[in-house]
Amino acid sequence: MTDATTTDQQLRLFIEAIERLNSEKQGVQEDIQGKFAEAKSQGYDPKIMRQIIKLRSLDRQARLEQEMLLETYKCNLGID
Amino acid sequence: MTDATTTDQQLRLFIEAIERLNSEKQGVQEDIQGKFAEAKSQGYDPKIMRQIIKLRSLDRQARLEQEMLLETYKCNLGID
Amino acid sequence: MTDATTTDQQLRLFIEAIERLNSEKQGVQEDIQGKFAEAKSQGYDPKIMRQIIKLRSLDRQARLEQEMLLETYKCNLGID
Amino acid sequence: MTDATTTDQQLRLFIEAIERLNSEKQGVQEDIQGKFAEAKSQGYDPKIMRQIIKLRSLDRQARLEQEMLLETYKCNLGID
DNA sequence: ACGTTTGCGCTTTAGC
DNA sequence: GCTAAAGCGCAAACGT
Repeated sequence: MTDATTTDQQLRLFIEAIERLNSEKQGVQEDIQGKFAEAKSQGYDPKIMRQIIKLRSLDRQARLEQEMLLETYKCNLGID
Repeated sequence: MTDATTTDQQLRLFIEAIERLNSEKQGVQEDIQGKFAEAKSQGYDPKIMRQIIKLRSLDRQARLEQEMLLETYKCNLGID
Repeated sequence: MTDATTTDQQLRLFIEAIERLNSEKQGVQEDIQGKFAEAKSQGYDPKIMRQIIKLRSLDRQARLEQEMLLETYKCNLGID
Repeated sequence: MTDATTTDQQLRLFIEAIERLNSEKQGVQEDIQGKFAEAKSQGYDPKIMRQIIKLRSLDRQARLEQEMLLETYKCNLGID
C-alpha cells in the first residue's frame, strides 16, 4: 500500500465521519420540527414559541456575559 | 388544576423538549467541528474538505431525485 | 445606445455606489478602532470594554424581544 | 469629584462614543443592503454582484500591495 | 509572528 | 415566491 493510498484512505474516513454526523444533525433538526408541528396541532403558535425560546437564550447569554465580565474584573484586580 | 395551568404546563414541556433537542444538535455540531480540527491537525485543509462534502451532497441529491422520479413513474404505472 | 449598454451602465452605477458605501463603512470601522486604541492608551482594557458593549447590546435585544412577544400576544388575543 | 468617578465617567464616554459609531456603521450597512435590494428589483442578481465586488476588491488589494511595496522601497532608499 | 477565539456577513432554509 | 431569521464560514483582533 502506497503512502498516497494511505493518505487518501485517511481523508476518506474523515469525510465519511463528518457526513455521518451531518446526517445525525439533520435527524435532530427533523425532531425539532416535529415538536413544533406537534405543538402547533395542539393549538400553540410556533412563532410565539420561537420568540420565547429566543428570549430565554438571550437571557442565558446575558447572564453568562455578566459572569465573564465579573471574572475579568476580578482577574484585573488580582483577585483569584 | 385549572385549564390554563394545564395548557401552560403543556407549553412548557414543548419548550423544554425543543431546547433539549437544540442542545443535542449543538453537541453534534461540536463533534463535527472536532472532526474538522482533527483532520486539520493531520494536514488536511478544512475548506477543501467542505467543498468535497458539498459536491458529494449535490451528487447524492441528484441521485435521490432520480430515484424519486423513478418511484413516481412506478406508482403511476401501478408497479410496486 | 443599445439596451445592453444601458443595462451595464446601470449595473456599474449600483456596483460603484455599493463600493463607495463599503469604503464609508470601513472608515467608520477605523474610527471605532481608533477609539479603542485611545481608550487603551488611557489605561482601559479593550476586552472588558467589548464585553460591556456586548452586554448592553444583549440587554437591548432582550428588551426588544420582550416587546415583540408582548405585541404578538396582544395580536393573538385580538387587542389592538 | 473622586478619581474613581472621573475614570468611570471617562470610560462611559468612550463606551458611548463607540456605541454611536456602531450605530453609524449599522446605518451604512443598511444603506448597502438597500442598494442591493434596489438592484435586485431591477433584475440584477445580488449574489453575482457580490462576487463582482469581491473580485474588484481583490484586484484593488493587489494594487495596494504594490503601492505599499513601492513605499517601502522608497523609505529604504531615503526617498520621500 | 502565529494560533486561537470571537464577532460579522453571507447563505440557506423555514415560514407566510 | 418572497421575506425574514437562523446557522455557518470567514476574517479580523487578541493573547502567547
